[in-house]
Amino acid sequence: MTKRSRKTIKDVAAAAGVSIGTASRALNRTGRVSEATVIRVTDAARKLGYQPDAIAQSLRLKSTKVVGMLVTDLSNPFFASVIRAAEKRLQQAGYALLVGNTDNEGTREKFLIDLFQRRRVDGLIVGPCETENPEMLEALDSGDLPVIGYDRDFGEGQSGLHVDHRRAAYEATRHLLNLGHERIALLSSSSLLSPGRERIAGHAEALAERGIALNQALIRAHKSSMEFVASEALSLMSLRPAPTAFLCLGTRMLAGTLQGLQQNGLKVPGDVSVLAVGDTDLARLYTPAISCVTWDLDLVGQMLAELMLRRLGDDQGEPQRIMIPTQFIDRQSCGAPGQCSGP
Amino acid sequence: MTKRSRKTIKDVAAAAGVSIGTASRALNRTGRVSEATVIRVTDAARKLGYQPDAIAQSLRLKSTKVVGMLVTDLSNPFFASVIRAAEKRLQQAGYALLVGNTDNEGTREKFLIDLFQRRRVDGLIVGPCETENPEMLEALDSGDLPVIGYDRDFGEGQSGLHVDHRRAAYEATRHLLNLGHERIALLSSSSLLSPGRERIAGHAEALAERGIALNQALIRAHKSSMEFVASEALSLMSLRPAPTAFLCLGTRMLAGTLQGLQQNGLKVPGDVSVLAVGDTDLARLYTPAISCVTWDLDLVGQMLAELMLRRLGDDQGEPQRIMIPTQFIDRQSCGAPGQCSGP
DNA sequence: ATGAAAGCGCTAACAC
DNA sequence: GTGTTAGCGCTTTCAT
Repeated sequence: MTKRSRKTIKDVAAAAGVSIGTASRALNRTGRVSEATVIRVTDAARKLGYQPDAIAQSLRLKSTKVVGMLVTDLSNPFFASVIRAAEKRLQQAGYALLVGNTDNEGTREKFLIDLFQRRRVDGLIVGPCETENPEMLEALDSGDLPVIGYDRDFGEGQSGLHVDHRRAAYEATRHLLNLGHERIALLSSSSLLSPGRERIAGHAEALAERGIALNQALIRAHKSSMEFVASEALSLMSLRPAPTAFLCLGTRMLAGTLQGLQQNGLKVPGDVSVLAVGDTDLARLYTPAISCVTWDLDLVGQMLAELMLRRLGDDQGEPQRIMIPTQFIDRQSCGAPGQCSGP
Repeated sequence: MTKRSRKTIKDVAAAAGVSIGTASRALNRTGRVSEATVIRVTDAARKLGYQPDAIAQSLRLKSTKVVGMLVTDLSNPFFASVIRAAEKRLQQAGYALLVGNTDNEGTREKFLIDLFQRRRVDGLIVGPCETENPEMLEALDSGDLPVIGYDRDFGEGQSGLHVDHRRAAYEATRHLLNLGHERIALLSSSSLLSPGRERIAGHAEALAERGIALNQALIRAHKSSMEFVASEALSLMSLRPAPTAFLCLGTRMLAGTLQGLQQNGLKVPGDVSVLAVGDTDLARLYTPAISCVTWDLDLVGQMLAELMLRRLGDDQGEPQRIMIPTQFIDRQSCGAPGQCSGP
């Protein structure tokens, strides 16, 4: 197979015996071209294996048909599924999705936004990041590209999609309260982020309805590894009186908690009830299966894409905000508070 | 904030009082420019918030600094981690990673390869896909872009990285044999793919060493949902004599198997031993913890990127192939075969 | 050391 | 209907 160089529209035009202008119009079916030449040109294109150069098109049309997306960690299944769904929807509309990991670092976030802007993405979907960078916001409105916030707010001018984390935590807490729990330990990702903040608010709200004050000693909100969460869980269990239930706000939190509990021979739900926000294989298949509040990750990705496409459309739709509802799934990890706890 | 349009190198040149050629040379520190003008130009650039247009650069330089990657499903944690690591390494070298999901469909794979070629990616990392598409291979060598196969072979001309699935399955099987198991059920993703094929080969090899023939009745190799795997597992357990151990080649397989077993009240490892290829949270935290063969996903991503960068470098390195080793992790899910099995 | 100009591949405005 | 041409923003000869 001869290593033929890539064919350009010029080659196609030559092969079809027309000018490049006509070739372009024929290929794109724009402007007036005779049906005969359309056929001749498309034929030639096919025969040559011509593929239009998206880069040249982008330069000319001032649109790359690429949207960027920033998440803390693409390998977090919660983001991965959302990305997947968003990519799918965007692709249907002819857009590609370029993903970047911020690693929860403001500097990386700023770096990526600059990078994506240099690459002239048509829009940006931006997820939460623990360490906000003021320069980032600046970088963002220096370009006039559409931004969709995902569990994050960029002001009135931009669209946003939010999972109803407040309600998720509220319902989870109510469930535990109804079972009779009053000392509920809370493990959350950083309270600085929107999701963390909202969750704690929802938790507090449910507590308040029963006249129970938020006990700071029972709350641990850090960005944290699984191992760290495990030791946090144990430290919480060594309080006296010990908590009778764990509310794990995030999938990492659940894994860590279970590990810690297991390590100390504590039984779920016998010794302590466990409730998670966010569903995973682990929650589903653990023994006992873990009750949780969950939401539709595919829907999130899809709507994120939808929101973006709406902003990208000719109609120049107004910025919108969407709230994604959550569902409670009752499984076997919660019971009434036991009388004795501790090893 | 006035919606100033994006600054071009022309603006910078004007502001610095030089020609655009000089501005370009100053910015890129290429060719001869006086130190004074370099300063003047970079100053102007900074003041204007100038960001070079990567699209225009790509068109001119014939390199997009983007590499594409094709996987069946980015939300599969096995791919997600690899992607993450690859992206990180590539970014260090100034490349972006554009990911596409093939959904295990040959037509989608072909579509994406075309798409990526149109976008003029500098290279392509291509993972396994169940339904190969002959057109795809054609599309691939019509362009002369570097391809790195990931658990997949593209012939002598291209680099490749392979996880040692054969050895993984071999070791897992040996472990079970040493425990005394002779009837080992095998659940694998499609045997058409390289990983599936290799795994079954490794399994057979270990069996052969003990003079045990491969029993086709004990092998189930389909692309399959978790629910389907669960029923497969149960159907295997209803064989007489029933298998005494399950070898789950793939993370989906493990989840499905555990679900099926659980559903029928079968205990691990009391009633049946379980061994997985591929480590997950589920394997780690399940009770009992699941023994498995695993490998370093970060390393895979890193080496994939490395292989690509080597091909992309000026030195035009020769195509290389790399084998990633696997490790056996013994946990609590395997025991000697029990005497009685079945409900 | 710097400016002028060509050209990457494409589309769109303008002639005919 | 079709050909010609300008120009997207940049880098890189080639003069000077």
